[in-house]
Amino acid sequence: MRQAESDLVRTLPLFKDVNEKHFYELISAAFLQRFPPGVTLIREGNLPDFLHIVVEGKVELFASHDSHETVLDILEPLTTFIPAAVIRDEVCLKSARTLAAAQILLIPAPAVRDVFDRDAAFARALVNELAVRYRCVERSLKNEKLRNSTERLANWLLQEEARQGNNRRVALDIDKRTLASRLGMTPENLSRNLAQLSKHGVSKSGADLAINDIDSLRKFAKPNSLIDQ
Amino acid sequence: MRQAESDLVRTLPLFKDVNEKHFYELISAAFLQRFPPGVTLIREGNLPDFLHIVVEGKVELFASHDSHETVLDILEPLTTFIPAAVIRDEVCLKSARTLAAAQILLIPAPAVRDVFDRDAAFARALVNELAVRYRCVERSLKNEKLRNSTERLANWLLQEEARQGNNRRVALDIDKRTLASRLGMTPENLSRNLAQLSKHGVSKSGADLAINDIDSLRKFAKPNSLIDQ
DNA sequence: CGTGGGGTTGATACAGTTCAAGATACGTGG
DNA sequence: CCACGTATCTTGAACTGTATCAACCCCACG
Repeated sequence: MRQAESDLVRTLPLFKDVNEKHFYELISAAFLQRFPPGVTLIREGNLPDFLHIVVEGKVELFASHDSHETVLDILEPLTTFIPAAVIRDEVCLKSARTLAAAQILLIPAPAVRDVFDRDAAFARALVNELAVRYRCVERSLKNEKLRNSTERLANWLLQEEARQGNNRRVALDIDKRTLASRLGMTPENLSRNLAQLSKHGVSKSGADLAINDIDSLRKFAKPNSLIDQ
Repeated sequence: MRQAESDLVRTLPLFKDVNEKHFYELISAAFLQRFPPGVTLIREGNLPDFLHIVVEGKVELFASHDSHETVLDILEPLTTFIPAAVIRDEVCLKSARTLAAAQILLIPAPAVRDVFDRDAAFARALVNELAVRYRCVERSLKNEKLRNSTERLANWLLQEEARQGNNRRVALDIDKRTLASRLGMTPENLSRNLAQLSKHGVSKSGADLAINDIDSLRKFAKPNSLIDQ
């Protein structure tokens, strides 16, 4: 890894307070690597070789069962993934693949466990990371169990609108089949649900969506800070 | 807390390797308390006052939204709950109530964060705990998204059968409305799904269930080590 | 012996999936 | 720059899964 890259990595929350020697130990064994879209990084059922961090691009977490596949989450920078499997050295429960071209930091799992045991600051940062990710999955489970598919879509729109700058527009930067799966519905249903939401002030304007009446959409979506965000 | 109790707590995985001074610090502020069934221990949206550990009995984790309620998990001894909220000092994302009479160890959140910062063994144990819980929620999410309600019930039966001693019987020790919600279905649907499973060798024998043809049930349920267990 | 809560059953309605066909967009090569 | 072929998305119709509402049953308990 080059100096500029290593300096960038040093600023990540996970490494900020780690002591110099331990940081070097982690980073000297690590790779910062670019991947084209569609590359499988992790396969569920395998033991994890690396702790992964999305530095750039998009990564999709997904899982398969009985010839069905579902998207569990879509990660953006700077998210850590499969921390639990790495720490416990147990098989990954989900697969990961790049959605867009991505840059991923790969830290060998043994180095992570090793430094984790000796560096309290790293341990704390990792716990924090783990806790954040844990709460994300909890929210997803609640989203699935407490809302129907149209409500999930409506709330996703509200979150995306905020994330993309509160300008009442949402660019669809992932393809619709992926989004549909992430939201727990079929692509056909996503189409129909979007059509449904025109009743609540959502319209298609070319490649992206416009929210013309955000109050109406909010009233329908019933956003909840204990599920969304 | 009495000496006998404190000795019991000392044997919990979370405290096993904590140094004596820190253990005392945690335990001297803690309560080991008995609760009757139906007592709400935690309300979602509140900041956590204590890290909880089920020492005896059953605790139900649930969440509400838009006048609907869903059971997220049912905890048995010796499970830690709301570790993520305690560590991050953020609002709880789920509520908890006793299902059966229960004994709960309550450790004040500030003490947990405090010792966590100074005791590496405790930090490691807590991370481990967090990682275990994290993986449970991941499994639940996959279960919800990749299976229909009859399959969820079938797999729950297989797991319970194993947990209750592999003797082809499953005692229903929680009421059916709670089980239904935990499995993501209505009580009516649980009834119908159970009836469905008679095709696969499941029968009711009084208060509990019998699995007469476990191979048939397995064939239908398609258990998956990356979802169940 | 009634009363009530939990459980079951039936009828119906709604949500969501599936399959098939059509529309639209997009990149490629002529 | 257009024509074509392929991807992706949309629409429609039929079907399956699940929820809802209402009636009924059953047993425990006063």
